Amino acid sequence: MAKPLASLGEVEVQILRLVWQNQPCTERQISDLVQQERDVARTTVLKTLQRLEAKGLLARVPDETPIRFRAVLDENRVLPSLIDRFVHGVLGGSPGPLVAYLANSEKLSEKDIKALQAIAQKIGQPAQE
Amino acid sequence: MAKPLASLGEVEVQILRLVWQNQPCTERQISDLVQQERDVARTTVLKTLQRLEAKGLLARVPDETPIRFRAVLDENRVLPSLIDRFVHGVLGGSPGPLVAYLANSEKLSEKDIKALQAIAQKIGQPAQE
DNA sequence: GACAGATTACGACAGGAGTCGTAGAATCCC
DNA sequence: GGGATTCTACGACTCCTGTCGTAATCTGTC
Repeated sequence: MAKPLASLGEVEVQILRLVWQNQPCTERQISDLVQQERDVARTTVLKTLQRLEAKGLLARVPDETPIRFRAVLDENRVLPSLIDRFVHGVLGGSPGPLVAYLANSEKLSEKDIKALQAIAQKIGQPAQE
Repeated sequence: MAKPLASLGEVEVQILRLVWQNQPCTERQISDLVQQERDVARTTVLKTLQRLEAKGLLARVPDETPIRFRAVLDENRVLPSLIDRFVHGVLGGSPGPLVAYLANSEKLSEKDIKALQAIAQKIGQPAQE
């Protein structure tokens, strides 16, 4: 039972991403990184870290003096859920707009394009028209 | 540049979608539709309609007795912005996870697949235009 | 004109998320 | 040991969104 996964705010997701990329990490590390992108007090970061912990998304590494956090769930588990929620809540369940979005996206990496082609290929198989 | 586009809550987006599909429409119509999906009081719907109006996303058709609302912005304008915001806020700017998501999506319509293939095709070939 | 019913506006409250200030606790360094 | 630093926990606010209740308005019908 993949627990519902509490809803996440923007800062929460940002911090969660940072933890994924740097875990296990201290509040200080995260604060420094966050502050490169937005101007917030360290207590805000800590608070967010705590909320994330309360939501079961982060955990503390035991017995470390400056507390270090690590993610409980892999991003490959969380992101899809978040996307799914977005697709259902905002797009009404249809991924169509996403496809259109990607079509106009200029930020597709080589890898993304490859993946897209693979999808098209794969799904195109049973195709008929 | 299009104005920032106020942030939207889940119910707000849902109602906005309903308006897009039925505009111009009355609060009653929307309420009936919304209530097919979630149990809310009509005043809640009206309030949401008003907030959407305050955000500049809906407008009233002039001089109609039961007020009728219509969308100020086309969904083809709003959805991409919302997706973009999501990609930046949640995915950190990379559409990669979206691609992965689509790869596992079972809900792709024929049209979506076609579009996907077109994208893959188009991008697959560097020079054009 | 008066009443019933529908429509709309107002105001209120709750919970979540972002944001901090402050202060107590733990550490470090003479 | 004691002061300087750093780390943490609390508690407090504000804003946004969801959710209504209630009251004021408007409409159509006897």
